Amino acid sequence: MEAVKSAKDLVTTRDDVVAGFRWQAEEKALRANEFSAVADHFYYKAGKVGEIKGVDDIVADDRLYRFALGACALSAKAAQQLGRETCREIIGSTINFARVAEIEYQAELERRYFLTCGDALGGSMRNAIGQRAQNKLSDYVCQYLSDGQINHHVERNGGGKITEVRWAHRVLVFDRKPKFIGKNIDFILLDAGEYKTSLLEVPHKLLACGELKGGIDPAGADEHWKTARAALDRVRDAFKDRGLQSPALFFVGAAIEQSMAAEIFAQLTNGTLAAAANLHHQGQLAELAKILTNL
Amino acid sequence: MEAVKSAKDLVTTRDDVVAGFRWQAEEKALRANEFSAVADHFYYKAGKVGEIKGVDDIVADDRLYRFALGACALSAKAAQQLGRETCREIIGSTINFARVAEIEYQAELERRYFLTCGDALGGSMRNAIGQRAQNKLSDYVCQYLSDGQINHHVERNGGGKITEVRWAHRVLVFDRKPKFIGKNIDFILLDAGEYKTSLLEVPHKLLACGELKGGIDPAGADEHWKTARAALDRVRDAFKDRGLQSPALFFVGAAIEQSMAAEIFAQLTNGTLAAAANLHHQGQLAELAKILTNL
DNA sequence: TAGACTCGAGTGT
DNA sequence: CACACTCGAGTCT
Repeated sequence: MEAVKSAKDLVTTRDDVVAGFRWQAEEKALRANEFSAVADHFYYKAGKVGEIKGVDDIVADDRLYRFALGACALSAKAAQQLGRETCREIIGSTINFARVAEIEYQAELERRYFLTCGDALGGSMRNAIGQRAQNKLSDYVCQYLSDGQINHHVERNGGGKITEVRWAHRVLVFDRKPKFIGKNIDFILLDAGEYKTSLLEVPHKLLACGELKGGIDPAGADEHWKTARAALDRVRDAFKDRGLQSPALFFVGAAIEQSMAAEIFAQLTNGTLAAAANLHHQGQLAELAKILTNL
Repeated sequence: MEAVKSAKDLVTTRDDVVAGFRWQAEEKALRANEFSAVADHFYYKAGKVGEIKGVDDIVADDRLYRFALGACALSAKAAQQLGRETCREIIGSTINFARVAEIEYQAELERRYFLTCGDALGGSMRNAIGQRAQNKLSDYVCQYLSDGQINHHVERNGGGKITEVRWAHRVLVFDRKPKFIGKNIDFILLDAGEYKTSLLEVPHKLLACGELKGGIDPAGADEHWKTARAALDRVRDAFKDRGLQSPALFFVGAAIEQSMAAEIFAQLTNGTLAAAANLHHQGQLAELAKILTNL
């Protein structure tokens, strides 16, 4: 690749790491208010004498219920596993209803509620980070198509996330799992006019498979690369098992450290990977888009 | 194995899942107060007019600094990556010092601080969950040795965590990484009177290698089993590459789902795994301890 | 609907 | 210090 002349070209710069963590902090700050309404509602109710006398009053009010779950350190995941009855019981034995009118106790419950929300916010952010990376990549592809005056259509799911980009006789789909591979692939380029689930099971329709890792944390970089590499190996094996040639394989990462950069570069050189790019490197992304659209 | 007559015997019961999430909630609640001192200190300082006029006043006071980082949605990990200077700058541009004396603004900052702490608490909990599983397993081995009146010694690190159990001419060590395998192994049984780092590089001294997954979340079960399986495969390959026979391989998991149970059982049946146990199943643990100590 | 994804929160070497 | 561990917080298929 022109934009990757050596392993070093792939390595994420300190500035990009800093920018990534900065964005995360900003985005978290923006989302921080989402949880306040529930807490405020609790204060409102707790301030009116007799409104919260026992578990029943909490279970009957969705916002109070969510507040109480958080105050009891129960995540949505935990609450789902425990079931409504067990949650009710835990709330009953954890919240001291005799003290609900006390300002100090209210503050304590509030703090516990926000602690739980913080973990939830962290979880949402991890998804958002992955999503943002996917958007960045799909936007690049669309941009590339627009620049080349190639007509294309974008499909989005309910949440506005791009699930599919269509052009000419090509469909790029995200997060699909061909059964014959048995692994979820971050993006797949299909040789087809439109997407159908069944296409995923026709090996020769898969022109390319790619893994995208959007995390910026250097501590996770190597681990995520290993996972990606294993996933791509799995693709290659699935094709080999059927006596077919492997499709073009891609890797895009936001956090690329020195040691993994060497491995990626080696795979680029020996043709195992058709293209690789650092998500923060425009030139590399552009070249990847070019290779992808020329398949 | 006597205690594992079918795949179903390995599957984690709903009760164990519930108990696991309950424990997590209780443990989180116990740790919830750790963060209050810093917040209280902020209130104390913010309450005294003129004590917090700008960034300098915050950076100079460690507790205020930690509070401010949290209020700016910066985790310890992020703060480390950004560096002190950038953090200082972010604090300066995020905190509105003109409003620090306002009760409402103080409450808003407090909420943000606790959100960040919640994510931190979640991270600590994940480590604690893994630690607890390791304790449970090592306690079990010690118990088994005691029951058999086998003299043994336990070594602990600074934090009280068991790092090593010694008996007869055997040493069981936790979380070590033999360079010739290149992977961290959760527990390794060595044929030796005492532990030395160099022993890890002598393949025939490794009598057994085991992976332990302590998480209770069903959603993570399969993923963690895959990681464990890959790690054990890596061990087998490292021995095979040297023309040596693989040591006995073990798997212990707290969350075992139907589909992975079938895979584990198949590996038990064909001898790939020497033993496997559900961490919550005493009989299976006992048998695993027996197999381990009889090697 | 169960299962497998997103990724970084802390911790240890 | 760089890296590789712990695992579950949401989310999508």
